[in-house]
Amino acid sequence: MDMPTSPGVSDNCRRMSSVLSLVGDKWTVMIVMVLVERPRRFNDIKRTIGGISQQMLTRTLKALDRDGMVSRTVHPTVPPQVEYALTGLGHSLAEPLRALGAWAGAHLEEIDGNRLRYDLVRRVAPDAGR
Amino acid sequence: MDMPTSPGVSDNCRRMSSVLSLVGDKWTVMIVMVLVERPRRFNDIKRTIGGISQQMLTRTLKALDRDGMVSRTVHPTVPPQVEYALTGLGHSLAEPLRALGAWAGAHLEEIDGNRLRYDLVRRVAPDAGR
DNA sequence: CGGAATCCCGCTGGATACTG
DNA sequence: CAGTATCCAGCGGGATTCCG
Repeated sequence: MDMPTSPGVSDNCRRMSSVLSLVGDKWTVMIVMVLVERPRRFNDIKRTIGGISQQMLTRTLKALDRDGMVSRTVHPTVPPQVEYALTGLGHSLAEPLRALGAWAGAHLEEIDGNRLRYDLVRRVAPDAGR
Repeated sequence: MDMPTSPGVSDNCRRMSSVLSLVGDKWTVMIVMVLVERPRRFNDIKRTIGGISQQMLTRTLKALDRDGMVSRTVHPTVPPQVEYALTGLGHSLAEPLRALGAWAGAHLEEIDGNRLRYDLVRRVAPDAGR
């Protein structure tokens, strides 16, 4: 039986697990969002993100380079300068990422309220006798 | 046309970190993608995802319930039946998530190729005589 | 069947120090 | 400035067991 509109739940699962190994990493997403504007140098990225250790920055950038998401350009100057830029692939990822960010901005407050309410209800107990 | 002042770099970062605490969890995304089709019961979800421990399923579902992303309906039958369904909020998240999944489907092979190429270059590079 | 509690291992990822 | 190497704490998350 052909499923035109619902092409397989478990199929989507596999696909999602793949993409999650990418975007599941918070630093990956951060870096992509930072570089989507313009290319930046190592410490520039580090400062902009603020809160990332240089080890994680190195690791993540290397992974992104490996995936072909960012390009790494070394300028053989006296103090070595390395510039990172999003590739076309990287930019293409930035789009759905931005959609996710937009969703977050639109619903984070609502979620926060939900959590508060949920916690209140559970704290004060279901209150059987009222 | 984007915002002229582009104030959103570090601003986006904060937003992203928020959303990442949600979707950064692979199981959260999985469950949402599974429930986007139709409501399901506990073990139904577990079987469909396949590979999730019941502990993580319980945890994640509770978190999603707390966030107001899924509704939890207990049917007081003899063997207790609990049905989980996406709320409107949950469905709204599913959309950007699906966009991400679509991106993955479109680019995963490309990424895989990039990785292979990258690894080849790095492997053989240092010293081929060994 | 749905869920809670316990145990425990492995990886993530931060801090630090060293190199080119 | 850019990058590597080491150490190590935290917790994510799996397996198992028990309860309603």
